[in-house]
Amino acid sequence: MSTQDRLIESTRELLWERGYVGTSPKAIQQHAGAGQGSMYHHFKGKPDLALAAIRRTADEMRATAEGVLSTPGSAYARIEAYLRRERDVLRGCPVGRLTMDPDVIASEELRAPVDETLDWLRARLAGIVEEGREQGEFAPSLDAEAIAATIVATVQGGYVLARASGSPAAFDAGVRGLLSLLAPGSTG
Amino acid sequence: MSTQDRLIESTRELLWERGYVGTSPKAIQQHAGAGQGSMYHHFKGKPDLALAAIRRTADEMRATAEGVLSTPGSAYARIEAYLRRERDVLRGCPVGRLTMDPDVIASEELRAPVDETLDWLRARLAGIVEEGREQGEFAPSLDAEAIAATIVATVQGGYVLARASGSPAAFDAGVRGLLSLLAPGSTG
DNA sequence: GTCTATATTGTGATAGAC
DNA sequence: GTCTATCACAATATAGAC
Repeated sequence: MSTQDRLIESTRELLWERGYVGTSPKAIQQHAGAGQGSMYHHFKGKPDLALAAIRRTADEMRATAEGVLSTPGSAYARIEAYLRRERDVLRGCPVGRLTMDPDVIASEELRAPVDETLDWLRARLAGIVEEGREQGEFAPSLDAEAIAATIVATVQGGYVLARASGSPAAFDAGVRGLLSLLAPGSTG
Repeated sequence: MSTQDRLIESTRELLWERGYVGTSPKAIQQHAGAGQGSMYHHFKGKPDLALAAIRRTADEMRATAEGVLSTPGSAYARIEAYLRRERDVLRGCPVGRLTMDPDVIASEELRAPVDETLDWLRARLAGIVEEGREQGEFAPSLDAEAIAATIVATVQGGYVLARASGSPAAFDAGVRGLLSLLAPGSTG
């Protein structure tokens, strides 16, 4: 792995762990085993390096989600697979956590990949929900876009509950509750 | 308002805006119009002051939620009132956002009020859901604890989606989706 | 209780040698 | 491409005068 790559990977790790504000160039360099000079040779500065790291993390998250959502099966089954997929719950979402970073939100450039990824996920889920609705799997009255937002929010909020309590249990409970409400033939 | 109080209130504002890692003692002092000496006279340091601020914010959040949840009406109506209550959506949840702060999560003392508040909220909502279930408002098969976790997660995750997109629309969509799934007599 | 002075370490970056 | 030196400023305090 090139020094440039190690810098990006180290930044991804630290952004996930400590966020943008809590991650210093020095910490990145030490984690990557690179000197100041290397970092500033390959990147204009902290925001530039962070942008490369965020883009890579966002791409990876999208690919992972697509991998689960594009499996064969009913709409409900695919949504369940997405919700129950293995996760490092206590670490939280490497993309979603950036929304709590004031400097990321203040920067159009840094916020863009975060916004685009979550927006893509919502749209992808909305399509699946809509498919399920058309197939008679869900009630005809159901609003696919709204349900998709609920699904993504339950996951993102599940991380919050899990991290607050120091246990993945609350995340799992939130997912279980949502699935019980979505279950075909369920009355709540 | 005493200097001590101004320090706490300033810390609350800054913790909400920038988180623990992003908030410096100097910024707090300037916001409060107090000198270094005052701050270190009233508080042992940044963690001590942050603890006072977090406790106050947590207490306030609990009181606000209880105010909405203790109104008369059906279980569904109270849950809807909670979900639709006026919020400064783009600012996010002043308690929930702290779960993304590495230094808060790393400290038993600082995490405790966050955990207790979200845990109280889940339990309070679970009680209301259970009431609704017993009254025949919801399906008998419904798991009150799980649904409560879903409700809190939808709110916390709604903030994430809203901040990512720079608009409250996604928060509102998530809430709408959840309410449509919970609606008495709904089939989804 | 509040103020100013001082100290140590970290942050984020530039300059220029190798 | 990588390294070390250097820099101005911020973070987080302590000390002691007032």
